[in-house]
Amino acid sequence: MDKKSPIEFTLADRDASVTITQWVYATLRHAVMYGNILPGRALTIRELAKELDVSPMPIREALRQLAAENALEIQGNRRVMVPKMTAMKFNELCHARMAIESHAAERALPYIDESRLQLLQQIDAQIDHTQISGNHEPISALNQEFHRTLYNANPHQVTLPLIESLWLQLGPFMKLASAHLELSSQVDRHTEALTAIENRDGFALQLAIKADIREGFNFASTPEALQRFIDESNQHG
Amino acid sequence: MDKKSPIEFTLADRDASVTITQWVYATLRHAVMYGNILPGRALTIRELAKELDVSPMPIREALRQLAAENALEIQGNRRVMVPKMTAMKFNELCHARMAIESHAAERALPYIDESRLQLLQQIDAQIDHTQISGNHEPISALNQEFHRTLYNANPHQVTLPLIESLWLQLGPFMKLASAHLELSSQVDRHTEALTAIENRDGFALQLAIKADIREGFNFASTPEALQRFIDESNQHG
DNA sequence: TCAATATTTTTGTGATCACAATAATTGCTA
DNA sequence: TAGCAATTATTGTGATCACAAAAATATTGA
Repeated sequence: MDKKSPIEFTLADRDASVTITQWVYATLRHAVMYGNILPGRALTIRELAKELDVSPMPIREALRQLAAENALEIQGNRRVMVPKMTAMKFNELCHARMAIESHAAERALPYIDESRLQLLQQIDAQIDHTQISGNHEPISALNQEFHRTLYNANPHQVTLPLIESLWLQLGPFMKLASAHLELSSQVDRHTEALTAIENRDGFALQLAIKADIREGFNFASTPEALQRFIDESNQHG
Repeated sequence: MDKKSPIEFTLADRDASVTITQWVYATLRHAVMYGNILPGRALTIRELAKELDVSPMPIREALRQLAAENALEIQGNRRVMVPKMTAMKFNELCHARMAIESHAAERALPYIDESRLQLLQQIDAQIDHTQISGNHEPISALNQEFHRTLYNANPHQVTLPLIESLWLQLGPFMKLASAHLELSSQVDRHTEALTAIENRDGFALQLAIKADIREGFNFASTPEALQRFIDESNQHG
């Protein structure tokens, strides 16, 4: 009866102060960010409404919001789906991350005080601790928290929403990647970043951030290998 | 009766293939981009619905979409408004534009062929021709078209939506700025960019783009002067 | 005269329905 | 049996309504 691949939703219970639309948005966003919806998967309003046990209206609003963030794609026929990845697009997203996040890090540096540095060190330690488990989602979430905490030190910061948009676009694919491939032996670039912060060295911080981002992506040795892997994963979906 | 400042909408007639929501979105977006809604102006669904002569539903969807792009701000009390500018935020937006757009330009360079170069030269000529009129909107629109045409040369381009988000955030303020201040004597950085493209010089292209962006913003000689001007314009709204 | 309270109005949210367009299915023909 | 046409089911869009929360206004007190 149901030919569509099921979606694993993490259903947090809804606080009374949060609107249904906001809750639906957070739920769908989480599913996209951590790759619980396969690329190419078509999403219909009524299906999601039944699945999340809400009326179609909040679904509509949340889908439109996510589409505006480039997390979802509205096709010509007005259908909504998780965008498919291509090798070239992946490459662009990776380089965009490096350019924007290194910039955000440098801009945040002057605002990082002792307490925030400790916070960053704490998150880094947590990542090391979790690394052993090998689960994609918690590691990815902690990694994001590290970057977010860094960029957010700048109280006038304007790039984080743009960065989150890039994360959302990479999310579904990274889940597939982490499932099919061994993570490359991680040199801990976060430590390098923390050292650069302590030294108030903006340039070194930029390099560390760029290296950190690049390392998350060099599981595919060559562009051709990457393309082969993408083709494979697109077939599965 | 009506205490709110009026909004000047440019009402294009709606093509049958375009949904009402899309048309409303385009109309509101245009108004924000070219500063026809004052920062701090509260927008209500019913007011806009009456103004644009549509039902509340398409307005809701368009507002949510624009809020997701950071063009509008949803406050805690669920009211929607055009965000107010601060000197620090303005500075951040300016530097974000320089970082992201110079990156986008460099990434586009390998894809710029002869026909696109001609297109860019054509737009540049149009800008020179329009410069005399002094009207904010057409110059700003042409300037955007120049940048868009440049970045879009890259067929795998992923940063333009992020760049447009920054433009949207600067739009309302730039209108105010252009109304109150003489535009600084423009050195034509577009010509420098075009020369860099002809020479296939990515670094020079980055410098030209950064200079072009910076020049649009250095009407306020000092940060303090900028802050004074912002405070003034916030009072008017 | 002005602050605090009570009332009225306006607002966003969410539910439901109608409708045209799209997609899926069925039935028919060669 | 495979390709095509007709039919049916499903979908997004947009309109309308009810309701509680919020804002604006009116009223009361000193």
